[in-house]
Amino acid sequence: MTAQRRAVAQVLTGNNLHLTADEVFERAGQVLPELSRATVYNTLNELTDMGELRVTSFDGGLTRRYDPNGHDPHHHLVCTVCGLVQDVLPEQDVPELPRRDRRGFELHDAHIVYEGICTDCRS
Amino acid sequence: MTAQRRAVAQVLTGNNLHLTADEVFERAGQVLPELSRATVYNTLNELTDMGELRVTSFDGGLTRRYDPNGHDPHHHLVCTVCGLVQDVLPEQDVPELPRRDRRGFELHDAHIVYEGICTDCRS
DNA sequence: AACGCAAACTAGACTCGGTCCAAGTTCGAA
DNA sequence: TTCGAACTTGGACCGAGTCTAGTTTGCGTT
Repeated sequence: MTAQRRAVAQVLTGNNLHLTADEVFERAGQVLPELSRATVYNTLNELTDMGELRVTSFDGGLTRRYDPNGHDPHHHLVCTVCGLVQDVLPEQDVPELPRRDRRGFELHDAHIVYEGICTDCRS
Repeated sequence: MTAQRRAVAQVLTGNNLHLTADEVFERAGQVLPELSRATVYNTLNELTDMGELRVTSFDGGLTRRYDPNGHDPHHHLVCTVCGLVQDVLPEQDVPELPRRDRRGFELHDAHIVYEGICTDCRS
């Protein structure tokens, strides 16, 4: 655990925002100015491989966003204008996919994407 | 409606595959070899704006995929290995998002993403 | 404390999907 | 037939992410 990784991890923990790599780079750079972009990407990929983060991209995204909650199942609330993503804790079960619709897939996960416009973008 | 647009539209209609722009370019190019990439992108964007197509991107994908079904609500079955996306017709209602979880969003759509591994990628 | 090595970091070149733009082409209305 | 608007083309450009070569860092060993 190096200073660089700690800086990246700190930026992500404790919120349910899904930041882009660039946002992480910017925020972590305020703590550790000589941090390089490559290290941010390396660290994000490692954390993702370890299962600590999840990669999301809605909105036909050309940029990835990193979900700090890699473990608990949850849904997503997405602003289709600005791309903001927030977590939603599940309260009901997600409808199961009928066997005939599975097309031979081995299913791992099912989550709901709620799309709309956030307050900031509406005003 | 020009020959180029017809070629692009033809590639997309009649299946429930979500092709990438490059795949569309390639397939449409077999019919109309002098077709340019820019035209493919222009046409895809226009069709999306018109509501005929929907842009999807799951799996933290950096490339967009175009869903030929722009009108009917439906869910998605995604292969997390190769990125293949297929439509699934809804049979049950999607659980509604409780008001207290909406955070001021104006909701437009809710759909389910089923993630797994397709038969090809498993073998 | 000094050494040596592996792991991690950096900067910059590179790739790739997508967009932009200036110039050329097509098509329909007058 | 002419004219203008809309469409298409190819190539330059942009931005997110990856790769790589060289440097720095941290740590176990002596």
